[in-house]
Amino acid sequence: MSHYTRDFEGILRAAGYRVTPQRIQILDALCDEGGHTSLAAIYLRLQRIDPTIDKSTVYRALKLFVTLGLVVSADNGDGEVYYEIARVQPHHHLVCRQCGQQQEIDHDAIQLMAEAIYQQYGFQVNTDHLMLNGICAGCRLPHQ
Amino acid sequence: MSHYTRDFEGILRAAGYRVTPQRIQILDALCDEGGHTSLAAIYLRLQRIDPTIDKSTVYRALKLFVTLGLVVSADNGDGEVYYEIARVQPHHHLVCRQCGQQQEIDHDAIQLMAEAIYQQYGFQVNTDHLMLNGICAGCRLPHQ
DNA sequence: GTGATTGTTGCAAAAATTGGCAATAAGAGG
DNA sequence: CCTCTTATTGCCAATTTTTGCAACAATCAC
Ligand SMILES: [Mn+2]
Ligand SMILES: [Mn+2]
Ligand SMILES: [Zn+2]
Ligand SMILES: [Zn+2]
Repeated sequence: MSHYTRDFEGILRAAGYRVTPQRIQILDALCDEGGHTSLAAIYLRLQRIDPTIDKSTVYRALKLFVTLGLVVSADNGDGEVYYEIARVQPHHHLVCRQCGQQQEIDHDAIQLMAEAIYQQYGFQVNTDHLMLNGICAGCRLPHQ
Repeated sequence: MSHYTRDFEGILRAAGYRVTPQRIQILDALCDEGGHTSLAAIYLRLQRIDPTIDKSTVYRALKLFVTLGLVVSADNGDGEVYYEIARVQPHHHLVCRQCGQQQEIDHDAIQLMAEAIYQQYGFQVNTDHLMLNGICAGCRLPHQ
């Protein structure tokens, strides 16, 4: 509860939702883990703190947080969905089709695309957390 | 089997997979539906043609097709995953956060981004089927 | 603080998705 | 056409995710 970068409780209340210990603990878990965290990992961690918390509560909380924009989700393609506290400045990822390596990129990198789409379609792209597939520099060049 | 734009059977065989009536029927269903089609819709359709086909077969076939690039998948955010025959020229979608409307855009629209990322990171973006969130023209301007 | 209101939780059941496995059948070779 | 190999299927069970609902508790008004 000390490491929040935003007023999560205020956002929840402003949207008509209640601040419960379960939700706080889930946000705490996400903050502590830092990077991409699976639901299973969050649940496992909560088990130690409070074994009465139910898995369905975690499912529901994560879904709510994503809807409210407090959390972003990611689907690597490896079947598991990951969650992460939404930063003030969004970021995205490059995922190599060959080696699977992931690389984080800044939101700026997609601004050109957003502008081009706005010009052409009048649509204001405002994407949270893209996973862009492709071939990384290492895999593109044959290792000689 | 007549409306295929690509030699699906050849691609399957070349990759060491077999061409089975189940896989053919699933591809047929995707071709006929045309747009984004859910697994449930495909399964329902197959039921009428051949009630012995199992749902797990559909799951496995769709996963395989996506891996081979014959089919692209999409996650609107509404919880259901959609599938669609991969076209020769990829396309993407703009999804309005407000009204939920979807708009198709051409692959060209993201080429600028791909180039920028290549310049900056050496990563060759080669994305199939993006779902870009944002605000559509209709929702951005107050309806007067 | 007390009580009323109503969003939230844990539980259990339902539904969706995945995985193991023996029977089947596609594809290759003769 | 027949035989062999082995990928694939349907079936079933395991696992994961969603949903309905009564008990609970966060919030608000007083
Ligand atoms: Mn991320
Ligand atoms: Mn599409
Ligand atoms: Zn790579
Ligand atoms: Zn809209």
